[in-house]
Amino acid sequence: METKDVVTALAALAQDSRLAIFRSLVQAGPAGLAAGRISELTGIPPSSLSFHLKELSHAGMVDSQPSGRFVIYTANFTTMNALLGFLTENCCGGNPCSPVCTPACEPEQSRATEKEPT
Amino acid sequence: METKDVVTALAALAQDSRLAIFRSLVQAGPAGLAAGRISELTGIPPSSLSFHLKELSHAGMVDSQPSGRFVIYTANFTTMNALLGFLTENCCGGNPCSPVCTPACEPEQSRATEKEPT
DNA sequence: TCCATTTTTCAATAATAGTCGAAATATAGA
DNA sequence: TCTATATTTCGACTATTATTGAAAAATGGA
Repeated sequence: METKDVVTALAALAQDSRLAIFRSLVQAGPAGLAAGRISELTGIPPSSLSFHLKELSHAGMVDSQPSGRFVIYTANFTTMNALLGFLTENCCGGNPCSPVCTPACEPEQSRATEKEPT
Repeated sequence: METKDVVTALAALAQDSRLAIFRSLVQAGPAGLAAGRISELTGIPPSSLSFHLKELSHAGMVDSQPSGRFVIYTANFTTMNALLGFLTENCCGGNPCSPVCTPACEPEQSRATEKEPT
């Protein structure tokens, strides 16, 4: 995943309405939700919702599929996993993330003396 | 981690300059980098850099520590992990989602899988 | 104190993002 | 075809974010 796409994906989720939309879709699972149902669940008016769904879609975070008069939206787990993979590598700096993922991150004063990992 | 904080953290990273800054700091490890060094590495002019560092700091993604005439910035791995935890739960919808951390992040023994009190 | 160095704040501007009612589009069924 | 339903687009507006030179603030050392 290129950083350009990462920024786009992050920006897609970095907004109250869109994060709520995405969470609804994740919770709904592979069956997804119709746009109107998302509007009901989140309280976002249809026109605003459409705007945000387009953002999410453009970022690859959701897919859509017409179904009769409805449009079913689903969370794109592949993109989400790619995003998490990128962030994890960034978080871990390419090293095994033991110093990161253990609760040993709190000492603030005495870690400037540690040497940089390879 | 509350969704408000998640949105703030995501927004902090959802920008070219800030993602570059954060990656530099992750790569630098716990020793961190002086502001001027970040400016050199990223090519971001000092005033812009200061703006973005403040954003990152406000989001809890970086910490700073004066050191003489320098200000040393470090990535806040705790926040980053909390963010990844939230996103992983969102991505997985409460189900196991092993493919996220497989490549480089294999824990050697026991990783503290901290749960938030929500 | 005075100076060089480092970083932040200020200020003005440019660019992008968010909101939502109303109109337009598309579809299914009668 | 006509109508009700579902969704998107349009348009006008507001709000937020990003950029950066110049000035200011803070520090260590001569």
